[in-house]
Amino acid sequence: MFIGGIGRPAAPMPEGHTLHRLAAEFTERFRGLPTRSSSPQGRFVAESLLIDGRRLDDAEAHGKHLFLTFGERIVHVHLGLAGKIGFTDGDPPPVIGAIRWRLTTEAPHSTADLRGPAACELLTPGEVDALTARLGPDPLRPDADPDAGWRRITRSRTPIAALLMDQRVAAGVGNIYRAELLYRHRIDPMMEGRLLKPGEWQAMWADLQQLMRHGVQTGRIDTVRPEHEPEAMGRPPRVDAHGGEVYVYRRAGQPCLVCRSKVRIAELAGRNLFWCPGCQRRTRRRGR
DNA sequence: TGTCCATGATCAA
DNA sequence: TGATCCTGGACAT
Repeated sequence: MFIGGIGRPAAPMPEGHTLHRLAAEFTERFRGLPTRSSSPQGRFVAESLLIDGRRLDDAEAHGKHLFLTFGERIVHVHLGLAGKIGFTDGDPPPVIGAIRWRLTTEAPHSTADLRGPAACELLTPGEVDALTARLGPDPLRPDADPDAGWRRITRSRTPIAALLMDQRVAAGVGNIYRAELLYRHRIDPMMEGRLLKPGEWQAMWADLQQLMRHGVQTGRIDTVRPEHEPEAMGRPPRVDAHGGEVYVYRRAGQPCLVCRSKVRIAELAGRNLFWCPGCQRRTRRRGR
């Protein structure tokens, strides 16, 4: 256990804010510089060779997808559940473990090592357009149109908790943000999407933007309001690898910070869902 | 040393 | 809905 920020940084949390942070770091380290590209693991070799020696023109994120542009060739990365990207200054570190793709600048060296991604592939600009067209609005992007998400929510009988995990509704939202967002807005996760009011979605969207921007700045998902922070409540800070201060995510069985009800957990569409039955009462699905 | 689980998503049925 | 993929950390044995 690392305490007080000593030791390795917390593991990346691949919700949307993580990818935006990574895009910024690629930009800072590599943009405009000639790079060397390799695939030590051997699963991206041919594609990697086409990149080798080129300059990085642009790095950007859309939802949980990362796009690195080298002229007309674009590397698309999706970290999935297990993917990680580690950056190193100085000499490239020895290759240990399964590195799918390594990108390095000339001296002074800067290296990015990608492991365990769900996707690492070379796309054309047209293919990138097709991919992003399938994504909903990303709260971290200035071009995002929350109405596109709303149109899917308002006509759906699917539980709002499941809709929030749908990348066509809000690209970049993952299991932590969805649980915390529903908590902050006191919404029963099983409420049908069509029962959400327009004003509620507006408020949730604005909140998501704020929470995720904080995530980009800090690399953490912190969702508790000032009055519920550890210092304000006189409680110990959260010290697990996930790092952030949250209301319900992975707090099953513990008392709600606000009403003391036991935080609940259930499986929904194959993912763990956390919520407070005391605070989140708006509005249970009819017939239950 | 082995098993399970995770901040994700796709595919087949 | 269930199986599957990826890696690594936590935990059990």
